[in-house]
Amino acid sequence: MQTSDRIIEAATWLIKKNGYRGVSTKAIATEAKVNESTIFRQFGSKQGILEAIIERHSDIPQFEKLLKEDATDNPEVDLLNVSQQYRLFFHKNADIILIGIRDKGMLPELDRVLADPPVKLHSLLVEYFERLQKKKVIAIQDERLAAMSFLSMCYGFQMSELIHRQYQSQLVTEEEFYKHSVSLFVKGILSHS
Amino acid sequence: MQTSDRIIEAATWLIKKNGYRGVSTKAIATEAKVNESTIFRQFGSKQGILEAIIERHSDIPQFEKLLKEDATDNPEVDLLNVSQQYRLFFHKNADIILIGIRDKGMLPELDRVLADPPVKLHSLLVEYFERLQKKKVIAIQDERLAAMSFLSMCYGFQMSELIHRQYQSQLVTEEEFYKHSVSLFVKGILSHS
DNA sequence: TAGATATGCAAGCGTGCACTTGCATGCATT
DNA sequence: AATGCATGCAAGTGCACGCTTGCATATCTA
Repeated sequence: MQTSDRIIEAATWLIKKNGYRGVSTKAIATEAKVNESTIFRQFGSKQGILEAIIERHSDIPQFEKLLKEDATDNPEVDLLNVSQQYRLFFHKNADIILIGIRDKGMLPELDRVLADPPVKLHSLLVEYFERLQKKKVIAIQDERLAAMSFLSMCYGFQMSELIHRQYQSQLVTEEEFYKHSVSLFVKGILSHS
Repeated sequence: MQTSDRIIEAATWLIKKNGYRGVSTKAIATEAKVNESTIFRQFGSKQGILEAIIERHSDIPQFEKLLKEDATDNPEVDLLNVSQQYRLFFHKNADIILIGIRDKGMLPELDRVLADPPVKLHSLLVEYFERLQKKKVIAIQDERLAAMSFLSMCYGFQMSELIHRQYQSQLVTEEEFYKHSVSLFVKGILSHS
């Protein structure tokens, strides 16, 4: 069905731009080149569109594999892989992340979907760092803090790209940022105080 | 005048929670224990309250001093100072930062106020790192990228505290995070390739 | 004490919004 | 050709919202 696709696409674009409450069903209909009543026949309510948007985008990243089975235990390699995956996650879900931030509290489920990946990744990183310390690959240190530093770095870069894209973004490209940041971070966790 | 204070306080709290469009003037009046008409007599319009909120909170941080006159050129010391200042900036402006993110595009002025500090701080850090490289305090490297890494780390930590406070926050305290992150970062920029 | 100022109260105005409904039309399957 | 289904169209409903107004009351100042 092509109609509901157009509606979802139009709604996503408009809500991302103006926020859920800043967009009327009439505006969505016009943007989708569809009659307003069609929206309600398809989705039941305005909230129904939002739910459809989220459902369509639900795509949780799998960091487990990268940090367990596939791990090389060379932190520079593994962390670069993680950062790439994280970056991909932000790109794929840019729309609902922005919507989730703007219209926080609108859909509790959405809040969770956005809050969980960082928490999950943090605990995986902690395990990973613990293992590398036991294997004496990296220096002894507080894994919780190291994981948080790395995570904040990635999260911060992606968020500032998402939120302030029109102002910044040209300062540094994603590739060079991660290449440099990972290697800098690895130097930090290698060296003994 | 105590009345307008109560109105601003109530509006800030409600808008932060539900977004500008998610709050009615009636709700603000009730929360402030004030008659709705009083709001319009004081601020003219709903938008007027928002402007008053921003005006009251305008407080731009001064990083120049920390990285120029007051700089010790010991990166661990200077960067810790910067991070403290950045952290303070987020605490003082938590309300309007959250509002600015939720209701982006509502007030162009607000967008600027929030986007400028990171950009400014980035260019100051670039200058700072250039100087330390010339003085051979730190290793030769791309200052743009180093500055971006540091900035993203701070920005990411503060943003995730602001946005996901109810889910995370207890993982790591601010003090230990910055102490650890700065020292880790400094190790990274000290060591040669 | 007299007047100005700030606020409360109640009623209301116009508008935009989410959502509904009844009917007509096109399109595809059988 | 007949049937069902998705959609368009137009009109409308009820409600919440931003905002106004006229009047009464309280508080403060000259």
